[in-house]
Amino acid sequence: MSIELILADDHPLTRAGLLAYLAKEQDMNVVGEYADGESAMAGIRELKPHVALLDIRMPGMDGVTITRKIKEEGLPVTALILTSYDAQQYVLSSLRAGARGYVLKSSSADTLSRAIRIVARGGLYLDSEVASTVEEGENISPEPISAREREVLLLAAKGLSGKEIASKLFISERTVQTHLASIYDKLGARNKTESMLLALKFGVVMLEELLD
Amino acid sequence: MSIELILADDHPLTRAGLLAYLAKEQDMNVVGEYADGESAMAGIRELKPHVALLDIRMPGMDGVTITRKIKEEGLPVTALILTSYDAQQYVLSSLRAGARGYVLKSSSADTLSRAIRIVARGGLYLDSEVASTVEEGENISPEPISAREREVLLLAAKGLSGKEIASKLFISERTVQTHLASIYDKLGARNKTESMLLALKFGVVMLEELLD
DNA sequence: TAATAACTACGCCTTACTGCTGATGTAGTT
DNA sequence: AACTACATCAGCAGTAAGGCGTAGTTATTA
Repeated sequence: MSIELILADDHPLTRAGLLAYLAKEQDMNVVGEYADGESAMAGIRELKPHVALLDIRMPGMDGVTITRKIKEEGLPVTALILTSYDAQQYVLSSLRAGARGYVLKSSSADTLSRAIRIVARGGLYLDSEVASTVEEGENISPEPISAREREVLLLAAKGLSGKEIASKLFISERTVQTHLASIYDKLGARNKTESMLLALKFGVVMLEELLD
Repeated sequence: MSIELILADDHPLTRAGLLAYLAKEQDMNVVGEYADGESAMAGIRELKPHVALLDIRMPGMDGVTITRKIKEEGLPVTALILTSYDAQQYVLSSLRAGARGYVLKSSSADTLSRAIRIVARGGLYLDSEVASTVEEGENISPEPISAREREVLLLAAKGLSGKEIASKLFISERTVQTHLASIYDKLGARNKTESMLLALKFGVVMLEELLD
């Protein structure tokens, strides 16, 4: 018996790649292809495929929401998330919504086929890179930066001098330097520039915040 | 005459999609396929394809660095950036590095083919979604940074002191300061931290280069 | 060949920054 | 009440950074 699939991804390029992947598999059959969330949901309701390959970011409705709706409506469709994001929050929310698998787009054709077969027969598939990324993510996070320190860090990262930061925050230059010392200690930096770099690396600040 | 292409993208899925796209085109021929920056660079040196389709994010070496190296080595290869990021700093740094085109992965097969043909005959192709970004950024683009200055800037942006930079580049500390002074002048910065920020903003350096 | 630009280097002077140590008040927690 | 974290301020010593001026060497280019 052939596994019926639908694809939902807003990138035509990705869909073409998936079709090229799956064309080689004898036991799989792509019965629908969608570029946005709404039409994918409609296709799922109508065609009731065995497995739905869903991207997380899509116009209209994201893959996690589709997964949740599948569960709510009691449809006999298994959701398999296929995305390029390996961030922890996506993985967790996908699984909580009822997805049976999480595969990265960096996977090989074999990995994808195996994942599809596993979830099609009721199993659970998680990309190995996802688990390790989550574990690593815990280790690299620095000591928490206090709110005041973060204010100082933001201004320092914009290139302001200690004196300028002090006058902006209405505190003495000494205090600014004390805050900076704490920041260096927490991030493992040795000066303003390195603390800015490490703050970007650790996600303490975002580049967009600095580029106003 | 057929256009010779190489693909560099660490996602097998994307490469499969590109191959499926380009298989339909009679005047294009994919002569090489690479999953990381180093092998892509080696392939470019050896095969000298007409056009190199480069992803920005890759293990080893990113697409912008490859583009820069192509220019530095004077290779007769046209770089076409193909990526999912439409952020200003990526677009600007790509073009500044010498790329002749910037196409988003959300583009259709036709768009990609057109872009390839345009850059292959010496033209410049910018995805319509990123074109506005470039125009806005064009006004604020700084004077070009020399290669040596860029070396100094990279090390400074990582938080190294003038003395450390000097010993790394085998020049005197005074020379480092002279280079930094030129960099500040060109970018409109007042110190290392601000020059790092502006360099990121203007696409002179990429955050990925700093986060080894 | 002349001009231009890049890279290199030095001195002097001033300001900015960083490390180290210590201290006070406030707020929240145990 | 004692403890902890945070924010604030300070002195002192040493290091780093930046402004200004000048200038020789190489490489490219007009």
